[in-house]
Amino acid sequence: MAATILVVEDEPAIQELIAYNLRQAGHQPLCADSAEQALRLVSNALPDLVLLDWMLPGASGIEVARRLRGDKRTRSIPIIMLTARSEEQDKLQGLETGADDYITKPFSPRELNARIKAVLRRRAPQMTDDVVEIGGLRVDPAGHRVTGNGEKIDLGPTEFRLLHFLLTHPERVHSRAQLLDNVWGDHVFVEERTVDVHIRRLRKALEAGNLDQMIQTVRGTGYRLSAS
Amino acid sequence: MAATILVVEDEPAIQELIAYNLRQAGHQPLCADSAEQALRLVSNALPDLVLLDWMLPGASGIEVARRLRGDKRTRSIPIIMLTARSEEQDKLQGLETGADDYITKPFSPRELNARIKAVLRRRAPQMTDDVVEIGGLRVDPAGHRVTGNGEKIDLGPTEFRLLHFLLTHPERVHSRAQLLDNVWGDHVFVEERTVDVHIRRLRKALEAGNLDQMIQTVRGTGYRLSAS
DNA sequence: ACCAGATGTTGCAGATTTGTGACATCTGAC
DNA sequence: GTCAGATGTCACAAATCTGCAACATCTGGT
Repeated sequence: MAATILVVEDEPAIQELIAYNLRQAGHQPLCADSAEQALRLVSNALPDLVLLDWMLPGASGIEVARRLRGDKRTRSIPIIMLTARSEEQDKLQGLETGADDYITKPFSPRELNARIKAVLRRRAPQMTDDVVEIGGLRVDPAGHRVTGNGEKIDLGPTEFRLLHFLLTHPERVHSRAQLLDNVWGDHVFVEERTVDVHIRRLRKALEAGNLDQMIQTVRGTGYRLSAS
Repeated sequence: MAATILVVEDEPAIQELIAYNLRQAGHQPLCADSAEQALRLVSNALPDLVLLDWMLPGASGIEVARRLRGDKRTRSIPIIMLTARSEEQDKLQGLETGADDYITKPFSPRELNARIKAVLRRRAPQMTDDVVEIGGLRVDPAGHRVTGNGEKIDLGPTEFRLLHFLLTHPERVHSRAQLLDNVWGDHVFVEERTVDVHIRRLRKALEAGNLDQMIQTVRGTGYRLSAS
């Protein structure tokens, strides 16, 4: 669960306090004390999560969030905003702008860690570049490679994303709508039956290693990837 | 845990915010911005839960709750009311009127989800995706799997829902009408005797592990699932 | 033992869901 | 512009689910 976490906070004391706690928890903090610096750091290397103070000088916390959400490259980075207790209003606006959660100052390290963990768990699974392997089926997102029992498997882009999603969420049924949301993306207008076709193509590609039976149909519900 | 959730809220921004979060959590939001629209939607199709703003124009939030509680068809739908921090009074009145819980604006997605889950678990256990196990019979809603003493059991969609409902409401008798309401859904016109047939199919599937005796007939009343 | 009502069991036709191949369109590389 | 690969959609076949009715069996009361 070691994550790179960008801390955007103008108050040096609080920034250092947070960084210390993150290091304690095994994370890798990156610190910025302004919106500009934050965006520069992000353009260099994508963090896994952003802790964003809402009350930066110039009220630019909101702007940072908006920019992160506006760019396709950074859209899916989870954001937790830090707010003072009095800024009740901002919470709504913040959540609206796309923050995943908020946390009210002052907060305990325990609380901070719990929220980080939860947000990462909710958002992360198929976002990481970790190699995933289940029952001889192996996907390497970084290298965009798939092998079945060591044999190379060729997949088209969509089949690749589909398999990757299924592998990172195994042993549970996904409806066609859920698959469309997670593999094709939100707000995409595509027939549900199209999922069937790509499942078919995926199974066909997996036939080589007799792994096609890992993709199971659950009649009336959807599809499931299972080790057995 | 995919539930249909009716959101009754006149403020468009908040309504959209809530809907977004519900979708994120895998639910299916239905939105209404007035008491009238809410009641109309409910008469169409029963939601699994209602998020109800207490301060609708005309203070009709209370009225909506009263109507929902007054109609037999909607009486058991869980209601969570949304209140502003200052409206302390209303909380009491709301809980009195039959709300299952309240949540104070502004609230975090985390908090909202936690409450929804808690209320659903209390009022409609079969809506959650928790694994249920009684006397060696085990149902995993997320994976859509059933095992009896470790052995895999195959069920059709209806038998699956039926067993899931019985497992989440064990040790009590359900009339055929209740089973039709809860497993088939209301607004469905089906002979009561059809329940018998599906009970039969369920028992047959459970015979493998000698678990069919867990489904018991209560003559003149209905059926019951018991640890035997 | 007999009866009436309740429940168990079965086969089936119609409805629904899914698998599959074919085809039209789109996209980016050259 | 052309081409190859990728993608979405459709139509038809195959698989399966469902509700029902008909008949069999059971239960409790008399």
